[in-house]
Amino acid sequence: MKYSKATNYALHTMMYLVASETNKPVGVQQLADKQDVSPTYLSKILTKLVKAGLIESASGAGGGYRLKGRREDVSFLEIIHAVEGTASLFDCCGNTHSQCAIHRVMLASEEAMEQKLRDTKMIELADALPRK
Amino acid sequence: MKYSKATNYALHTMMYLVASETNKPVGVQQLADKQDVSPTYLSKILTKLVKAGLIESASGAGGGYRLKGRREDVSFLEIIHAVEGTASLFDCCGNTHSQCAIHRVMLASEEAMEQKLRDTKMIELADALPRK
DNA sequence: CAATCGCGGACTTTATGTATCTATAATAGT
DNA sequence: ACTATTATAGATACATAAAGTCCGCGATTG
Repeated sequence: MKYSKATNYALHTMMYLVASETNKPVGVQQLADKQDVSPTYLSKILTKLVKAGLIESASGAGGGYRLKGRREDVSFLEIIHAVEGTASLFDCCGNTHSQCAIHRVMLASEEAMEQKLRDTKMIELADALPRK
Repeated sequence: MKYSKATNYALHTMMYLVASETNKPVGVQQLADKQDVSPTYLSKILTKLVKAGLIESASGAGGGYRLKGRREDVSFLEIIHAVEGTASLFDCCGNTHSQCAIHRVMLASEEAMEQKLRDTKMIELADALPRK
């Protein structure tokens, strides 16, 4: 069980956008350069963030990606859910309204992790960085 | 990102062993029947639990698997680690002693989940079941 | 119109999970 | 000692998903 690399790329990109002073669109080429990843692949990932409403895109010359919502509100969990999906990590005994005790424990532990990720905002880390 | 089915099988098998009254070895055939999984595949998974020291095996007629340590001590985390491995879920910027702030957050959230899984013992759920 | 840039689909490659089969080794009962 | 039983390990097959590329379309700017 591993997070995909896409999640890593998404988190770092969002960190960059949150930490960025201006709200001008940033091209995917520039974002990709910083992470040693191909622009076309990164754009696929960023499209997910667009659909999740975290960022918005502008086509055409001078276009790119920029934050959509408030800088202060972006949490780790939102980003991860946008990329990895929101399904539970644990599939059990054909679970719907599972009465399985094991399943309940697994869900609870997962929720503990999500709570931490929901509580941690990108901006908390961005503030520790030099603003650009 | 998903837990493997193997983890599910391992958890259910351990639950069965912890909830079981006697400490007689149980054959993999019997354990597999209860979970609708092939015996040979399940045995592969159980071998991991053996190597992790959670259960012990007895070859030959009348053999099988039984708990090794104390029934009260078996935690969810031990089982999961035995099957999934203990590596971190999140790989970042070539992390060793990572100074990456994102990485630290991801580790902390993971730790929150593991803490829950470490604190929850199999026997807590087994006690709620009818002993066999 | 032309250059730029994101979007979407199709595709390839690689890795991992899931599972089966078979041979081997260990043990118990006769 | 022989046989039935049972776990272990290796090879193999298959399915699925991650990771990444390629290309054409549409939108925007100048």
